[in-house]
Amino acid sequence: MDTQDSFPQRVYQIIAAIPEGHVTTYGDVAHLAGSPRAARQVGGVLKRLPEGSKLPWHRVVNRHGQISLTGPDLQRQRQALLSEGIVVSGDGHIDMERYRWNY
DNA sequence: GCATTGACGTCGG
DNA sequence: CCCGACGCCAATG
Repeated sequence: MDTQDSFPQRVYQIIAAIPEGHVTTYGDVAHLAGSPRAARQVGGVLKRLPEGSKLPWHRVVNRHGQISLTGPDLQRQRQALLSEGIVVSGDGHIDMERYRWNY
C-alpha cells in the first residue's frame, strides 16, 4: 500500500469522488490535488492510467467544457458521458453550467 | 539527473 | 471569435 500521497494518487481519489452525472475540469482537479498549475499533469496521469483502474476519467474535461481527446478516445469518452445521462454534443461539448462539479 | 512530452490554462494579435 | 505562442508542473524515457 502506498502511504505516499503522490500527485497521481491524489488525482485518482479526486476523480473517484466525482458523482455520476457530473463532470469537472483538469484545472479544478489539479487545484484540488494541491497544484493549481498542474492541470497538464492531470491529463498526463490519466493518459498513462494503469490498467485496471476503475476511475471515471471520462468525467474530466477541459475548462471549455469540451472533451480534449481526439479520435476514437474522444468518442469513447463521449459515449461514457452519455451513458451517465450527460448531454454531450457531437463535438464533445458539455453544458458546464449544468454538470460542473467541485469539492 | 537531464531532456522531452503533454487528455491544460492564460494572454496577445 | 479563432489562432498562435508561452508558461506550469509532474511523468516518462
